[in-house]
Amino acid sequence: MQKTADMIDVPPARRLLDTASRLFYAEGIHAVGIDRIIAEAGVAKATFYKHFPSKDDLVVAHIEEQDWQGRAYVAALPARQPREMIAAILGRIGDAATDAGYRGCVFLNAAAEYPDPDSAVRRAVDARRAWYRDSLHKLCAASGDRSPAITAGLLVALSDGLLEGAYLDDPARVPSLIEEAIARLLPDA
Amino acid sequence: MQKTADMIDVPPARRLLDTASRLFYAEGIHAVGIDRIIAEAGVAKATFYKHFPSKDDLVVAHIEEQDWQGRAYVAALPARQPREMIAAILGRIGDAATDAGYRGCVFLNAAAEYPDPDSAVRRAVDARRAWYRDSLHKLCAASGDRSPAITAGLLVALSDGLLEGAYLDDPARVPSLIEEAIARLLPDA
DNA sequence: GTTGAAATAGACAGACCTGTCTGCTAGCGT
DNA sequence: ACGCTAGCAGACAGGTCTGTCTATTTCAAC
Repeated sequence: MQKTADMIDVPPARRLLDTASRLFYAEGIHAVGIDRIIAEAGVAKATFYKHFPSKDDLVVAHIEEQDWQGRAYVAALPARQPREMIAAILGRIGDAATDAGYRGCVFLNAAAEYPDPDSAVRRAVDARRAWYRDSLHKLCAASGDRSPAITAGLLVALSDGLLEGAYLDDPARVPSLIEEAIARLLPDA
Repeated sequence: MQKTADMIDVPPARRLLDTASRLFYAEGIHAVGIDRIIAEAGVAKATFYKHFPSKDDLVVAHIEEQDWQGRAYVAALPARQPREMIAAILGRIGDAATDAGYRGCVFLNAAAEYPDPDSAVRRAVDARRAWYRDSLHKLCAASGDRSPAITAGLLVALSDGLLEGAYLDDPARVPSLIEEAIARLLPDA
């Protein structure tokens, strides 16, 4: 692929990561080869292997960037009551679900392709999940929930399930399910 | 691989499907090649392509068999109150989660590797999900739930999420989460 | 200008992929 | 005894995969 106008002055590592994220997400990680990524990014193979020692390093960078974006979203939320914070975090699922090109959770999809729990990819996914669970746990505890670990566990499961449902079933149903889930799962509505 | 004693008189198609199911589930579908499957099943390549016109046909057969086993489990449940039936169906998730070698939901993992919603694999996954949702919907309606579609949607999401959580987080937590989910999601406990 | 770093194109190796094909063997019904 | 079917073994074609390598070009700093 020729470099297009919007690629000008964008460094190769950035172009590679953007292209890889798009292709990995849309088509699956194993299904997308290095040749394809460098062609669409307009980067030479040697340049790729200079910035990323192996394909797995690129995959990990992709996962970590997605993780970072999610954390940034939560960090940027205005301070509100814990319950509203939880609603805002889960509400992002509804937003993602109704996006065009939505193809499920980046982390769940990646984990499905990496069976080895000790692999770098799975470690990156684990880190994300630990952060997400912990964030919800803290909010549940702050809201006065007497069993914040269990409630957080249910919210994590709900999040995962709704992300999958938005991919495989009807995305339009997701926002109302989120609303209803919060009403039923969080105590003393 | 040599045929082992337990393979004697097991027809090739059966050995192929058993071997493929085991490998696909444990290592991922794209990650396992035909050569490996026929070697471990002790079947010649020509015999494989006689029984399954392509690898995708084998994948679909694998998905459909897993689907069939789940349906058989539900069909064999003794008739009880709807609420108990729901508990039994979700309870199977807890059983699976604590199995050695558990690696997540067969259908979710497969869907992650097949982006094209019109592919035969995705259609097989869709059929499974439609059956599962419908089964829960009927039970919710029979239990007197005033919004059975929403409750069923939440139960499907919970199921998916707990299956993923059992794979990626702590399987030991799953059974108690199932119990708690039923208590909070089903009305008039 | 010159030097050096960074990026380019693209060949190459070695492995693996799906799917086809040829030839051989073993067993079974008639 | 004969033919037929099913299965076995393995070569082969054509493609793709990751990762390495050579050789060239661009460009900025000095």
